[in-house]
Amino acid sequence: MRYTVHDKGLSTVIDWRDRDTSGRKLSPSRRSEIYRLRKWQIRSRVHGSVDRNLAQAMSELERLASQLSIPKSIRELAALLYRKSIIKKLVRGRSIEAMVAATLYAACRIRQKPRPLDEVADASRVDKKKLGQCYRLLLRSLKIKIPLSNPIDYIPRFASELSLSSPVQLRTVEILKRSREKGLTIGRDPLGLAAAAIYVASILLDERRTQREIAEVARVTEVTVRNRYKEIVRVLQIDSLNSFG
DNA sequence: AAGACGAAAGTGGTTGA
DNA sequence: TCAACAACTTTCGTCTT
Repeated sequence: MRYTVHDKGLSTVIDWRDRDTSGRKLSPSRRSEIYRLRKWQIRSRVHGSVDRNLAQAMSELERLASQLSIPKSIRELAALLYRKSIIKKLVRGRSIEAMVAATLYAACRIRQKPRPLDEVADASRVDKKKLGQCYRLLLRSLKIKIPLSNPIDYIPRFASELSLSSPVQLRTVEILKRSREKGLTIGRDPLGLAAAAIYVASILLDERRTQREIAEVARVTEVTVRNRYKEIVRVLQIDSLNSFG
């Protein structure tokens, strides 16, 4: 029986020819035994590769999630999504890390505890673009529909990172609700809205933070903060922030 | 000096022919 | 499949606190 290195030395397979090492034909009984062996070996190779992939993926998931302080229940959801994506062969040609990051990002959004895409990308070794692509692929092929994230879901984390009091948080949430009623949120990046609302609330309650500080934790630019907050004070008629009454 | 402002050009994703 | 489009980013010169 001849063993041949088949896939970068990671495993060996039984040769497909019905001959032994010296090139002689095999006896029928020997031949059927070879068939059984071959079938078993192929199956174990497939399963083994899935197992190895999963093992690597789960350890990466654990690392990523703990770095981002993501609770266990969300990790488990991410793990479930990853297993589904393996079954659907979504990891083919893509990096395990990218798919892991995508499933974790998706799991956070499903549980209404979204993290900025940039934050997840930074914590993994995946660039934002690839992560976004994997995420969209995940939604498409798993047929799951995840609504646009709600800006309010970002507020507790952002406020905490900026050391803002809970009255500021409450005012921020109120601003966001009123903005939605006025249709201000349509087509807008939830992160930009969250940042702008925090900016306005922080000024109103005299706990001012700079646009720069807020933009940084929300992972948007100061320009976006400016554009959103200008719209908010105009539509909600928050005159104390306006130059003219 | 630092923060805020806004114009202009560039990027990546979505949409509709 | 591709071109137009909207939202956001980058960059930068200027004004305000």
